[in-house]
Amino acid sequence: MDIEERKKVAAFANAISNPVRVEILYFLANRNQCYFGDIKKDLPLCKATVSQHLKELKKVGLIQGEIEGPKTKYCINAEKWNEARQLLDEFLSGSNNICKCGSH
Amino acid sequence: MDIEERKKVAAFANAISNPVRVEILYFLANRNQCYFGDIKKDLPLCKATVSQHLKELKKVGLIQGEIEGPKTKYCINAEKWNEARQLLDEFLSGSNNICKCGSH
DNA sequence: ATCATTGTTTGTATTTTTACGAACAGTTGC
DNA sequence: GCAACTGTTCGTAAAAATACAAACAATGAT
Repeated sequence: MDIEERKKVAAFANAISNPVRVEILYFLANRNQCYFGDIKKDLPLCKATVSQHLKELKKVGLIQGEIEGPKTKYCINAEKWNEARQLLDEFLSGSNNICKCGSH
Repeated sequence: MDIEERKKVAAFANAISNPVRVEILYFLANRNQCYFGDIKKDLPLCKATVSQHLKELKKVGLIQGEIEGPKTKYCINAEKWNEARQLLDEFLSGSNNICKCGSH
């Protein structure tokens, strides 16, 4: 795994590093489509903050949004989602080392 | 996956969310033991900053350190490492949804 | 056209993260 | 003891992340 891939690992992990965003992703992963309002209802935060988190998830590509009438429909971007899964798995598969330190 | 596990997902992801920490983990994952000085040599940062990152990785349990003479030996904590791997994989396995949004 | 509904964007305050130098602490060798 | 080496901790500055209210924009209904 080269340096560029490792940077992607950090970027994907960064998207998942916030409990709110984990909740959003979990929510989206368990329905195949939903509106902003549904996501917002699930969270104890104001709409601006929710929108901000969604924007960040969109930025790394893990989700995508589509304007539908007056509402916005969000869902997981399967392609990026799988890329993240594969990258993180590859990264975390990288250690078959037996630890030589004490304090177990 | 319950809320507590999802919080752990966020916590592990948070440890991996920084490029420097990814480099440290990658470095450690590819040797089975090494000293603070070796890690520091690999990074363009002052020792205080490196120490800080190591402290954070130790806090979530992904690595462990052991004082050995005047040096400190660090290595991956295999148990936590595997827990992180399993949790993240489970989380990212959670979406078999076909996206219903456009803009592909 | 006007109004209510749905989200986004902007401005801002607070907190957290990241990085550094300096001070400190422990170990080894003289 | 004292000096050299290895890391950690402390204090602090700068940047980024998080959250909110208010303003804004777009659509749909009346």
